[in-house]
Amino acid sequence: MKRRQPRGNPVSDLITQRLSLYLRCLDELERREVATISSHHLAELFHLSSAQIRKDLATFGEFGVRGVGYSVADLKRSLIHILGLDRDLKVVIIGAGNLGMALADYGGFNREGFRIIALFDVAPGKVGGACRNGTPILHLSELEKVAQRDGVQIAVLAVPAEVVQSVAEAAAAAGIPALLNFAPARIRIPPAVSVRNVDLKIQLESLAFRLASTRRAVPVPGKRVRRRPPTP
Amino acid sequence: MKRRQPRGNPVSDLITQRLSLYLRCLDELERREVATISSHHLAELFHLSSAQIRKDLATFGEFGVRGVGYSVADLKRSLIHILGLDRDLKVVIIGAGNLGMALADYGGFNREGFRIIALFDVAPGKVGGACRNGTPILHLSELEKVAQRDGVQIAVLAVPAEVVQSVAEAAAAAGIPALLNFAPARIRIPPAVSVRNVDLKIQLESLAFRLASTRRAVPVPGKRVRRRPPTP
DNA sequence: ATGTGTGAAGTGCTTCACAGCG
DNA sequence: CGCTGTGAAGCACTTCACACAT
Repeated sequence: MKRRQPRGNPVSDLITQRLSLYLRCLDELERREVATISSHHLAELFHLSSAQIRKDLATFGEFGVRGVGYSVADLKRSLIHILGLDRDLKVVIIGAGNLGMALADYGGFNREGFRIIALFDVAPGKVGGACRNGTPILHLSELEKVAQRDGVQIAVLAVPAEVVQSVAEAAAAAGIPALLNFAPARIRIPPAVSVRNVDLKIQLESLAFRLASTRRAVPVPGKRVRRRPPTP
Repeated sequence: MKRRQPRGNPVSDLITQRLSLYLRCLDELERREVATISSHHLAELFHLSSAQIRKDLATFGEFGVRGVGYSVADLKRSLIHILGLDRDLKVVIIGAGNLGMALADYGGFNREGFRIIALFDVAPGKVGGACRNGTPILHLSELEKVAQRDGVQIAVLAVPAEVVQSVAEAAAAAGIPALLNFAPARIRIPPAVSVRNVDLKIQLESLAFRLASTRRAVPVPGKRVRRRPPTP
């Protein structure tokens, strides 16, 4: 019995993010021309947990062969299908400032499965132009038209925090079902729209905490640092 | 009894990331000239959980007044201290490509508490130059010297995945104790160095999963969408 | 023999609900 | 009274360990 759908309960984000990670590992293995791999070996190579790999995959079906392991090519194909990367997803970037432009040009963004079709802004000096790789910059008022016409699935929000709520609402009104928000602000939107936040400020500030607390905790030079056991 | 240190156990990242979020909310309240706020009211305004706010704060001490709530100004000051934002943190960005340059110019990055002192790269066409706001681009071979001289605390890694491991090791060898990694690859480094990953590929791919699974789950047009109750 | 798939145990995070203080 | 701070309960995620398939 090979289910490709999760049983009934919704799949946690932690699992889907790890699936993406596993897919990356399989890419690497394919590059190394490895045909078959066990969860143990995979875990060892990429510093993951073998039990977790098996559990995560088991959410979606049975992909392994007992006594052998997983076929790299098959599992990769399955993960691509599960993640919905076997059809191109149309992406727009809203906000053609430093960050938006950088994301549009960023190689890793235009990867297999995602296609950035336009940037949007309202500044007269930007609208009508294009970024380095030729992606056009359109006026935000055209968002709905473009979104409907091209079936845009993801909007990347690279605008200042003050306007991100209204921009998110515009994207939702245009029928775009998923948002990737880079502004340092939480947006509120009906739950039918998926939102993911990439909040640099929070990342930096929580790193600052780690720094502050190790400064507080280890002020004595030469103090023994607890070693982590060798990946038990 | 007002402890500012956590009891004994290490503080989870989830808590510190929320502290940063609370700090942002307090900024907003201060702008609105609110002097005092209860955990309930705070939770309602910003869509958080009041019990969680109290628990999170209780990790570090007693900051509230029973029957009243929290002083916005006092709590803000306490959070800034706990997060270690009351001293400037020196930041370097390694990789002066699209992303690195954008981050260097990005306003929200140069915020209170963080100062970007240099970018590093190895491309002859970039080294010796500067980004728009004047931050210089230095050769990577100077990293250790600069890190030691200026007491750099955070390195932002904005380099391709293929080289991020070696760059991370160089940063660690230069004595930089915290890394913010933008490359789509996990880095391995001794646990004395704090690492945080901002992995756009994983974020995008897990959004793709959400899209694929709602497409699978709701193929019937006109199907009733479950409404969330009005924040009970 | 080998390694998956999975119930059960373990761990950690969140929410509840209330004692106690102002 | 109102609200904090906090044990206890509830829930979610991870790890263990082994039956079973090949």
